[in-house]
Amino acid sequence: MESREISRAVIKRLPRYYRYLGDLLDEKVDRISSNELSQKMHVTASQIRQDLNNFGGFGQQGYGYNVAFLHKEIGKILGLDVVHSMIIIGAGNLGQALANYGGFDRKGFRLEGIFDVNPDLKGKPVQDLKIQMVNSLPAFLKKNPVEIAILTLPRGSAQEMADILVQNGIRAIWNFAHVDLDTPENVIVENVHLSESLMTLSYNLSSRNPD
Amino acid sequence: MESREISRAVIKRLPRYYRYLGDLLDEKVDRISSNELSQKMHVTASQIRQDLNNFGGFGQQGYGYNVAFLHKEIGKILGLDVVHSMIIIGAGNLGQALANYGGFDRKGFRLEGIFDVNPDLKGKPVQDLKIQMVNSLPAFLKKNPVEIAILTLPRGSAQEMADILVQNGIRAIWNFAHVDLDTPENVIVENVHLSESLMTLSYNLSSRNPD
DNA sequence: TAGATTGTTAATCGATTAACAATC
DNA sequence: TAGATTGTTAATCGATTAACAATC
Repeated sequence: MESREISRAVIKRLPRYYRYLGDLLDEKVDRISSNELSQKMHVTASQIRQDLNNFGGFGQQGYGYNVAFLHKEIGKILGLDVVHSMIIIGAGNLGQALANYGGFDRKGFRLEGIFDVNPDLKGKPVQDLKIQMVNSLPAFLKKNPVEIAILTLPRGSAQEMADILVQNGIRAIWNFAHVDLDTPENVIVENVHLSESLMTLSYNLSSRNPD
Repeated sequence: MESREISRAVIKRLPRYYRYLGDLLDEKVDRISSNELSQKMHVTASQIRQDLNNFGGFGQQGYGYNVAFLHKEIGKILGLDVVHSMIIIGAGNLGQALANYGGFDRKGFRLEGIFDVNPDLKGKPVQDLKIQMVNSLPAFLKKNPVEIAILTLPRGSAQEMADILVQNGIRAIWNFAHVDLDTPENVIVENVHLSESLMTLSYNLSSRNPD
């Protein structure tokens, strides 16, 4: 779709712009300049303008940016204007917590199934779904093509499951398992390594010790 | 403690080194060169050597790095050699899921309490703890000094709670709420913005469309 | 029009990679 | 010793910031 390659650093900042613009929208703010926004977000105005101009000129000289318009445009860039189908693989604590979190649904991410290997969980209701067994996954995906798989599994079984998912047409994996998955180039993997995040916090706690 | 300032990019990579070294340790590998490790991790050997040398010379010319030693040293740098006390604020789906996750404990993060505002949850057992009311938090923290607070709250109440936590001596916040917290400079905030991670995935799904 | 603010080019800064002397 | 590989300096690359002409 895009011809130019946008740097990962820019992309990682887009959701934050989107959030601030959504807040401004709630506050009924019509327009904002890169300078005002930069003060709110604690980034440079220059960076905001550079970032946005990767995707086109959304502003107007002498005026700034129309909040509603910019919010909608960034939403489109992030693919939030279309519905994305998801399944959860691993109905443990985290898997069930994510399933029960309603927020994703509001942003256009629709949960279509939740799977586990544990037969004790078979049929257990989670939200408006029932936990299914992973051996029924291929048949399920044939009937219901799904874009995103959320992997909330122990690390030992994550790679094997990723292979199965890719074979069955999954195009993106939101990976919560503590491993780096090996997948074909056209499959998107977004990692959430919670323990690594906590270690980073721990580092700062130890090193920035003010004593 | 540290005099030189280490770049955030380097710090974010340390937990991943730590993980790979832990795996090598499990595989009974004694020594590894930066070149071998670089191939495993898909980074440059140069980056590994540069990163490690921010903290001192852990290797030996002609030999490489001793896996057990390097693993232990990085653990120390990350502050994993000491026990960190934590509380969870917000005993919703995510809060309870994190409480039930045993992995943090094994890495030296000890959960000492879990709190919520919802009176229906009062006394509910989670792991070996019982959910307490947030109004008892100041008294609790006076008796039990805690380093880290895990914020798993709706965004609306997160800032207010952060203020209370800081007032009562919390030194670090692991923030799962979808807001940027405003805290004093000496308080460490590590954000886990799950919805932003999912939006990044969504972006890649839309833009890298191979069709 | 004059003032404001963008879009964009140029300058700076920092992070990554390459190269190699030091040394085990 | 010769070979291997680090620690570290220098070169390159990319990202951020500054500056300003374009323009609403």
